[in-house]
Amino acid sequence: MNQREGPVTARGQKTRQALLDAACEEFGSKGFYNASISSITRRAGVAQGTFYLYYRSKEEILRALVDHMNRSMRRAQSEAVQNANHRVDAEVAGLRHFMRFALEHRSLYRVVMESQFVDPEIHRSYYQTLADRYAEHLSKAQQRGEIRAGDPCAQAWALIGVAYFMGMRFPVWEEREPPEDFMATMEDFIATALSPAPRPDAGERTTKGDRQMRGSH
Amino acid sequence: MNQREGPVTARGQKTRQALLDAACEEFGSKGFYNASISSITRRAGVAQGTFYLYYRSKEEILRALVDHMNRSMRRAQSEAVQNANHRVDAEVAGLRHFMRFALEHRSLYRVVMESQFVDPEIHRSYYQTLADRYAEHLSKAQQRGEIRAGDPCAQAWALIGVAYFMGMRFPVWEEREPPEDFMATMEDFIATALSPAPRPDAGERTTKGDRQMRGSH
Amino acid sequence: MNQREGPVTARGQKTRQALLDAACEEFGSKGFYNASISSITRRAGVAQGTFYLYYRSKEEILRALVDHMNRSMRRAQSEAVQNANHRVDAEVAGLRHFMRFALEHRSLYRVVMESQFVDPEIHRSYYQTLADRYAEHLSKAQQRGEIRAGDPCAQAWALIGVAYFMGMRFPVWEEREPPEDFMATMEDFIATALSPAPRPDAGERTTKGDRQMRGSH
Amino acid sequence: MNQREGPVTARGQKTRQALLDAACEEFGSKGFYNASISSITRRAGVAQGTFYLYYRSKEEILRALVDHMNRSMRRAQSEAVQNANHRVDAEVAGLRHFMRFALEHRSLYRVVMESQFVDPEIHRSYYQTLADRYAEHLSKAQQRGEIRAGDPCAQAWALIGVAYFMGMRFPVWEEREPPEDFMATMEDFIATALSPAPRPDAGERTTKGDRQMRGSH
DNA sequence: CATGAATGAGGCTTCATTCAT
DNA sequence: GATGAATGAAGCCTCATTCAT
Repeated sequence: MNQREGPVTARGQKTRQALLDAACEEFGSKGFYNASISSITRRAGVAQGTFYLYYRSKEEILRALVDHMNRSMRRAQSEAVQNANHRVDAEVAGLRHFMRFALEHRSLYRVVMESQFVDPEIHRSYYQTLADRYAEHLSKAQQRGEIRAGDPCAQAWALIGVAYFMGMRFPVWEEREPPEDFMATMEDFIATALSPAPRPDAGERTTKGDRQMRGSH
Repeated sequence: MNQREGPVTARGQKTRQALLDAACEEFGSKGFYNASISSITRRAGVAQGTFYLYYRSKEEILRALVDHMNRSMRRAQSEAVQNANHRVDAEVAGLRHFMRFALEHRSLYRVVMESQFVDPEIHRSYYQTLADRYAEHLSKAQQRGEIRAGDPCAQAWALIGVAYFMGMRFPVWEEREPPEDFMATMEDFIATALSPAPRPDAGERTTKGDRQMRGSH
Repeated sequence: MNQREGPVTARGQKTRQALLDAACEEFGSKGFYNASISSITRRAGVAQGTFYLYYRSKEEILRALVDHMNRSMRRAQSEAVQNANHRVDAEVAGLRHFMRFALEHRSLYRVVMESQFVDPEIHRSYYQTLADRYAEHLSKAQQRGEIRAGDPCAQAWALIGVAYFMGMRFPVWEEREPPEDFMATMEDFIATALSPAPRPDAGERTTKGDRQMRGSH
Repeated sequence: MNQREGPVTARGQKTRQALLDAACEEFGSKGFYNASISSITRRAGVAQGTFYLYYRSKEEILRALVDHMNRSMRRAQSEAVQNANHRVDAEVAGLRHFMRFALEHRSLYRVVMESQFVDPEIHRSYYQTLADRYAEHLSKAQQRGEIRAGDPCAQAWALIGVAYFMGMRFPVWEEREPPEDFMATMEDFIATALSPAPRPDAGERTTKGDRQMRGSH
């Protein structure tokens, strides 16, 4: 993403990585705006000026972090899901796996969330990319009849929303994974939400009007 | 919430409100950290020092705003839902209504989201309160058999997560309500997720194992 | 001292006095620069604006306080000393009495000390007045042969210096009177310092040279 | 004294010293509270931010100044006194020397005096240290019979009080040394106060009671 | 490749003082 | 005679960034 080249030797790579890690800790614990470059370089064990050999600005290293999260998540999620033969299972497995990932990368996850208030564009693009990938999978799954009909983007968005909040509630706030029964309901929630409607000939209710009638008996 | 008393005359009340509105605009458009008190008071048409007659600090006015959102939302949502006779309908109506609310109070909504990175405790308590209220409704609805069994807290979190993301995607990012078909899928998503499982004698699949088997045929 | 007239009714007098007392407490406890008018008026139980009906500025009320100390001290000291028939006794009694006075009016005493760093002129004039009065007494006492020859101003200054430091050490720092044996040595110190030299025919040493000789035996 | 490390190169040392000197001038002329960091850095010829590389706050540089005075005084006084063979001579020489020192370091001396109203603890500890050292010398001198019996602390305190006031009157207020006859009386004052009582067999009065009797004849 | 001293803009906050009621 | 809301100047301090070594 138009990133400064900077030193490229092995030593240089190590410094760059040290800065990235340090920034992750620093942003994650203090928040972007309360973090300071001097504290980052202190954590990384380099001089202040060194920072600018590798990153053009405080915001650029944030972008690098979001980028990093993007790649990590993609890899991690695709691994987590590779054994699922059914999209619903994949989503369920994905949610559970995400909880572990978010816990392990709490700081990084927090940074991504905060990026919305620093560089909305990058945050937006992060989630858009994520949603698009989701949507594509969902779309194909719909064609296979594995999941319920409907706008795949909306479904993707909904799934991400659920995961987002879970990630905030447990890994970030409480620094632990959700309790098992909580998790079970969550999985049931999304599994149910995605599961295909019974065939129309079954005479089942599916509309709002239907439900309202029933409610007014 | 431990708020500075400050001036109490009618004139004072007006000034206090002007500051609150101005802060909402300012935080909403620039973000908390890029907002400045001087800009807030300029918007409000008062001198800088006047700010501190009403709010002890930049953070305190943020808290006042989140508090304000809390009360507004509560009132707005209960109105929106009062005609629903069924919990599922209430949630669906609530979601749709929230989209309108979030659009109209974009700035305020953004402020609440950002509060996580300023004063995590207040943000956390905001959503905890919300989730608790949700959970209570859901719990009762479960007893009435209106919605699916499961941990009501988990369900509440899931619903909030969905709404949260929708609110970010459309009102905040695109400054419009979601398109109708998007909205429809969303409603279907949560309605399905909440709807009670068919009675067991129907021989329907409800378990993960079941699904997996089916997926591997 | 060119003091603002302000309201002069009985009620007005009470308010003026309340402000003066409040300022004394406030300055005494926080120091002049850390004291605030708003805190003074709060202590006095009046509105902020009221302050300026009685005193033109923060510095003016300080001047009023130093003035007040001046009058109080003068009265108190002359009472304390009126029974002494010998100047040395008067000074000794005066020192002891001053310790009690300083303890009782700790705040006021501190304010006078601090005034040097607010309005050097008033502080200087306070001590000059004091020293002049002292010097006059000492001068007469010298003529009566009660005390040692020498520049009475220098003697006055020395005596004040001793009292000043004692007042700082015990009443202000430790909020108590000096212990008795400490006090006794102090009294012996000034009594000795002031007592007349033996008559010259006694052949006693009185000069530095003399002492040095003795030192170099 | 828990001082910020700050830059440590030769250049850094120079900057640190420049700031210290500038602060001394600034505090000395305007007083601590009317002094401003920006004025100090202007005097020192550096940018405002540079100040905080060396001193954590306005108060810390004050502490550094008092500390500096402490060391300077100690060195200067011990030099001034090293030729005295008799404690009384040492005190007399010390007083005279202090007048020169106070004149030359007027600003620094004023700063030390004002420190009482900024950070009472440091001021107190400054004078306590001074008094303790004095007291020790006096105590030994008493054992050698060079000076009068009595609580050495009280004597020390008295001597410091005298010097303190002299230092204020002439070097600080009038920016000159005391006139010679003034000085002479002063020296006589302390020399007399410290000189041992004549041996009892001489029949001289030494008690208060004695004096009182004599006064009432 | 790295250092670290220096910069200076900019923000929050306090508070003496004024003034309309 | 008193009120108290409003003012706005001024100061401390932080920190991203630059630059000479």
